[in-house]
Amino acid sequence: MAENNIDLAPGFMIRVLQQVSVSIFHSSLEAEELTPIQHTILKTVSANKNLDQSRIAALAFLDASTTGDVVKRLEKRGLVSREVSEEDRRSRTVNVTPEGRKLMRRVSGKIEAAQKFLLSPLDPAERDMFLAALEKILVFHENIGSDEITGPWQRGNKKLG
Amino acid sequence: MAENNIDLAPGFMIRVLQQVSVSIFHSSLEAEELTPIQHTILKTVSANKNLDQSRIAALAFLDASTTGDVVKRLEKRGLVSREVSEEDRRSRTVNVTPEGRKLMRRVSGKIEAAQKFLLSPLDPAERDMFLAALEKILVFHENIGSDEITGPWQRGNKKLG
DNA sequence: GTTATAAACTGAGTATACTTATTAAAATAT
DNA sequence: ATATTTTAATAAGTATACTCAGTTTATAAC
Repeated sequence: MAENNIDLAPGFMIRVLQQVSVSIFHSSLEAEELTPIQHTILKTVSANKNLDQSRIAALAFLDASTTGDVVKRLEKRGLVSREVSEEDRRSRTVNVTPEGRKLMRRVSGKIEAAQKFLLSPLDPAERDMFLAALEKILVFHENIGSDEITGPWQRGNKKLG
Repeated sequence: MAENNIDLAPGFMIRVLQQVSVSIFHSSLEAEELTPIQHTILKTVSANKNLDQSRIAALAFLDASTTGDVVKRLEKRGLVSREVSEEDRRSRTVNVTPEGRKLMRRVSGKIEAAQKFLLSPLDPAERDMFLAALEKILVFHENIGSDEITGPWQRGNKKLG
């Protein structure tokens, strides 16, 4: 404690936890080139046919801009396809490619292992409480699990209660 | 649930929690222009005299590159000063300016309120368990509170156990 | 049927948060 | 005393994750 100024403020710890989580994600994937966000979007697109980008953004809890960038990268790598929608020419319909599915199959086990390792310092009871608390916070602040998806979340749309 | 694909995977929830945390931070500050990372560094520099950047990086749990960028921005705004160190001319000594202290005084209450609001969905017992679990995870993965500070954490330095 | 509004996306800009490579200075080894 | 290694900082590059402004297309109002 003499050596650092960690005040253990929630916001600080949450930021570091995210960094740790991403770090473990990357090492667990070893040679595979895939970021957590790319994985989330690939998974979302794999689970649902013909999503447009705004829909992906809502499901992945990202803004439209970030979503557009990430989908573009996935498209460039041949992991997803993108076409202008017939019914609504403003929107682009996104789908996984066979390559995308193959990649998802290769990484799914490794990602599960990463999640386990991340939470390994907690015993099963602690782990369940931790995840329940996490979910509770998100449900309160973001209506996760409800039909109301607003996004984005970076700045200015959270009012103090 | 029909509306979204939230699988409630830990990594996913942690990322969204971080987004919510940052969002609440920004709205709680209202007109004040300060990011969470800038606040962390400003706070670190306020609490310790004559830190060099690598030291700040260790204390704030950031890599040298990010720390350099953020300190540069703070310097540009006149919130910190930076000079080449006398004892070690490789390193730069950083200190808060009076403006920096003034800003810290203005925002400290608002930031406390933000932390409270973030965790408001939890009752006191839940809140304590949540923070204890959070700390436990970080201590295990990062030696927070110990003298061994390694950083950075983004990629590749976490081995699966 | 035209007009106003809203929605999907894009582009530019800012700020993390890392990576590798490079430079310079200090510490260590022999 | 010199050669090696380590350390502090920077530079360039990538990938989030937002902001706001703008374009195109669809929907709603009238």
